[in-house]
Amino acid sequence: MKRKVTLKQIARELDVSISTVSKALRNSVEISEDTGEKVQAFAKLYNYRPNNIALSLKNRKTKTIGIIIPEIVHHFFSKVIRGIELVANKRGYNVIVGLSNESFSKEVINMEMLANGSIDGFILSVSKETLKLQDYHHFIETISQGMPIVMFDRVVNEINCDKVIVDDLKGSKKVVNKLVENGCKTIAIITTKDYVSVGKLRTQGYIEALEAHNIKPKADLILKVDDNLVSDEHLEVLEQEIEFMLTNNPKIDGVFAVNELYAISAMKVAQKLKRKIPEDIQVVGFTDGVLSKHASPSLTTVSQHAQEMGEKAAQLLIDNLEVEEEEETYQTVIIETELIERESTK
Amino acid sequence: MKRKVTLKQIARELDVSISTVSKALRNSVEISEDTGEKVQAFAKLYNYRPNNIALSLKNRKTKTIGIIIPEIVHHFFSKVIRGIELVANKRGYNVIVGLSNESFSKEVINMEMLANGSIDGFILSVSKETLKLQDYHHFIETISQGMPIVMFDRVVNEINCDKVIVDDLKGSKKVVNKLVENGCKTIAIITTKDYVSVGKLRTQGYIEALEAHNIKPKADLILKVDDNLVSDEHLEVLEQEIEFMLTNNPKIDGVFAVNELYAISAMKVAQKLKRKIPEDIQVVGFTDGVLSKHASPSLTTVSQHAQEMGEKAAQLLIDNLEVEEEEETYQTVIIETELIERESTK
DNA sequence: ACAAGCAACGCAAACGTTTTCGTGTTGACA
DNA sequence: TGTCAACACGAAAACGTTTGCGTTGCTTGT
Repeated sequence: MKRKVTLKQIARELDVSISTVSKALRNSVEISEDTGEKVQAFAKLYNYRPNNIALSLKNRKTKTIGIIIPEIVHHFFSKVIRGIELVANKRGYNVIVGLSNESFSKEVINMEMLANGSIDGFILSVSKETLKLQDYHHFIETISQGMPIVMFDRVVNEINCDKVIVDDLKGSKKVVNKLVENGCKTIAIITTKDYVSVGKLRTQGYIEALEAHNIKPKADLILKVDDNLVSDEHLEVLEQEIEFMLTNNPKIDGVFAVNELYAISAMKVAQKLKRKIPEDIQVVGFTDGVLSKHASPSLTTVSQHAQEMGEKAAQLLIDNLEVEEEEETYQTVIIETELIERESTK
Repeated sequence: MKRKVTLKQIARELDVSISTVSKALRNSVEISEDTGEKVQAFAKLYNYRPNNIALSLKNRKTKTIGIIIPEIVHHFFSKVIRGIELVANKRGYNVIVGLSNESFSKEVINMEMLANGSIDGFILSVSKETLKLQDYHHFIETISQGMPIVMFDRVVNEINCDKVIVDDLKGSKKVVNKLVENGCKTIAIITTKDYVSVGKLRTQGYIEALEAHNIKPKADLILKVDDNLVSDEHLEVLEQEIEFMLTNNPKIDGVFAVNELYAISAMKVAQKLKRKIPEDIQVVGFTDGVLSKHASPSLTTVSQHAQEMGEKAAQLLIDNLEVEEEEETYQTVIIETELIERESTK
């Protein structure tokens, strides 16, 4: 087992100084052609590669960006990661991921673990628990130490940093408009509790769009599901709640679900109740994942362009990292949504 | 913006030496109670945290493990990552991910990028292109430099390292046995080309299981799909091929698909051909993802226990990293598969 | 009173780089 | 022959830690 070769070893072997080797490898003019070639040849022979850690220490930058997300087994988040990795790699950066698992303390611990020199900046999506507790000290502290943060999707307005979000409001309106266009008279929404910012915004978009069409939103048609229902175990409870709403409001002919799982569940319940999709009920989801595409009928849904979000977030962060003067001006990039029409709508 | 405080700054501020500060913080007996408390208080006040990079350089270990996978937008792989991250975090390690995107060169580049000191060891699943080219020099080189590798799922036998695999052969036999038990007489398989090791093994298991039941495997019933068809664009081609097989072999009453997408496609085609599932045709997949659970009918499938694979891989790697004597003995851990019965079988 | 011993601290090396500056050797030129 | 520039290279600091060992100053015992 041959350990990695260092400058020192090359220097000793060739009977020159470390600095000479270093300069020779970087083609410094200070080095004679003779020694230059000798060193280069030797280095190539022993497959010399500079030690990243030493470089990081010296340059005080790691060329690594940290990602903190609530969950990785999730189409949206993994697609964002793919986007981040894509541009990060292209620009010579590595990506290190931490999972908060929607937990506040894991989010804090993970950030502290990475903030001590391991990375140059964060890209993150805030965990639900953090949103609920509204405790943002770890973000504030990180930023105040000079480490930039880019938030995506689930952001917190109080924090001053770059953000990449989807236009949830507009996206929701597109959905409602589409359903109204398609002749729906009674449109229900299946959404989350309000502290999840995106859920709140989508609900708001739904309400505003209805009002724009002179339809009065009815509380009966707004189903706010408890969050832990997203986890698969509570699927039955979710379906029961949906069934309750559908049977109690038989006139519902359009359903807007703020995520894929809710939409799929809605379709399942509707089919169980012998309502035909899209003839009797039209269903639209949010987030374009595998489920939407391969469900039967396939689901009309709002694409958030997750990969693009990741790419944009990485661009923002790296641009910020590589600019000389620290400008204290942050931007919020809005990624346009797109309504992908499939079989669950007319 | 207050930069991160270092030992040197504390030392200067308190008018003691750097070593005194360091020792005080580590509760060395060499330090008087007095200075000890003073330093600790100051450190806490300024929220001192040792710089990870400096520690890595000194200790020559980074407490970080590198993951290289072909694709992250994939239920199986993301679940493996979750497993890795779980035990890695528990044992004080971070996780840095690189995506090969099924490309040989990206796999090589990513590994080289990480191998220069950034990580202590690799956990990886080999890209398809690498398997096809059979060029394993980057693995060999990495290992020979003393950096341990754990391969999972898509492994290469020629390389001597720890491995975590699923018992594809046995898993496939379970499927065929189940279908035979359920009364199937003509069982088809939808699989990949042979160079994908897992595809090959599953095909082999299918054949062996059939023969064990005195059923002669027929070439007509073995559909080897070209790999790029897994990408969603070529979905139609995939469905055409399946339809071709199903119509040309109307007696098919059982289908074994080696991945989720193939299984879903098979169900879609079957339903289009007016065959009832599971009455006319029973379908079983491999890999327990979201699609299987939420398809209609929901899909009977073989669970690979992806998260467990990740956990096991991380354990192997970290155990290897933290053992004193480098033993040159590698193990291959086999994760048991489990047949999850749902609505697509009787 | 003086050596020994101990408590408390500082020095310096080490990890692997890069880079600034200093230094020695040449050669040319006056 | 003496001066100076150019050339080629080495020494050392720096990044932030940890740690073995040397060095103080003081207390203790005889």
